[in-house]
Amino acid sequence: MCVLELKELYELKLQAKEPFNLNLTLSCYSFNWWFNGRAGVIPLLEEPMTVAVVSGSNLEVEVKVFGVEQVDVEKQLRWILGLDEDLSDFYSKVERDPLLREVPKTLRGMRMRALSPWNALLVAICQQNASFMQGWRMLSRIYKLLGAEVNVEGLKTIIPPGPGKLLSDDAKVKLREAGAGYRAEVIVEAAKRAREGLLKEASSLSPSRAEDVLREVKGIGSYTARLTLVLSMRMYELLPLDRWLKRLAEEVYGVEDAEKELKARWGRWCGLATYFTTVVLDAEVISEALRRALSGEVKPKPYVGRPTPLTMWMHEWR
DNA sequence: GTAACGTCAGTTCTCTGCTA
DNA sequence: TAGCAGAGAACTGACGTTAC
Repeated sequence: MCVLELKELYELKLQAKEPFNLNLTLSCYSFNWWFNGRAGVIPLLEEPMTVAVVSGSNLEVEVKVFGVEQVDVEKQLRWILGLDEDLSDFYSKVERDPLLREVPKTLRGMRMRALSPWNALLVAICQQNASFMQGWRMLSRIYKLLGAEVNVEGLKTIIPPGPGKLLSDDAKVKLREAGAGYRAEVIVEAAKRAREGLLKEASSLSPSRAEDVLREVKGIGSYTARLTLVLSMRMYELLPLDRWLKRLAEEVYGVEDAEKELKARWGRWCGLATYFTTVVLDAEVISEALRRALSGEVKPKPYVGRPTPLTMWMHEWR
């Protein structure tokens, strides 16, 4: 893989709506080529390649833009980092929740870092039929095999492959090599549809219609569609309910209908609440997640060799 | 070291039961 | 009888554990 050098274009500073925690926002679900403990790399555009390096304090976010100038960098970054998001209603909804009560305390100010729609779809497909570890290992291999390696300020990073790259002749072979298995077909089909404007179309629709549009792709069901829309478009009212969350909700809340219960509890914050549930329980396998949730251990743990959503960046992905 | 097996989890397909 | 919705089985691939 050849390494691209990107030229610095300009700097800017951004203010966030308080409370805001930059470190937590950048570290969550970040590989070590996106966050190094001090600064985060945020891909803004695949073609022409444009990247932002983000650092600073919780009061002021310092940004350096690299690559090719484009309009609306500030608007895009504010969206990606959720700088204007007001989570006060979410915090009051979950402050007594047995699963999420730690979020307004331990994770106060942390926002969900939004992904590009295509990258979110790629993430969601890799999470199908896979444990947390399996899904993220698969994704890291796909990035390494098909992404673009880039140097910014001496920081080596990987820009995720766009749909075009997934339609190249050798893409399916590399996806199989990355351990994607049957998902390779789904990813290629999704890339085709993305090139035809599927994701742009979804972004202009209501959440339920957007979900229907994504589900037209063979291999994409409600979980994958909803997760994509939550991660990229902040359609938080959607609930990406997988077996893990279903089982957890049934046991912790003592109910038979997890979806009904979660919608009643979390309301318009279902998608964000799902994201934070994986964070507070360190995306443990269901048996351990259940044990922890039922014994009240709902605070994320430090890194002890096994990567978690908050410590993925400390892990060496192979 | 390797094969066999169980587990995990989302999608797809098939079957069953209900309604008009 | 046809159409629909929901439930459940089958399928998929990776990974961990166990037995040999």
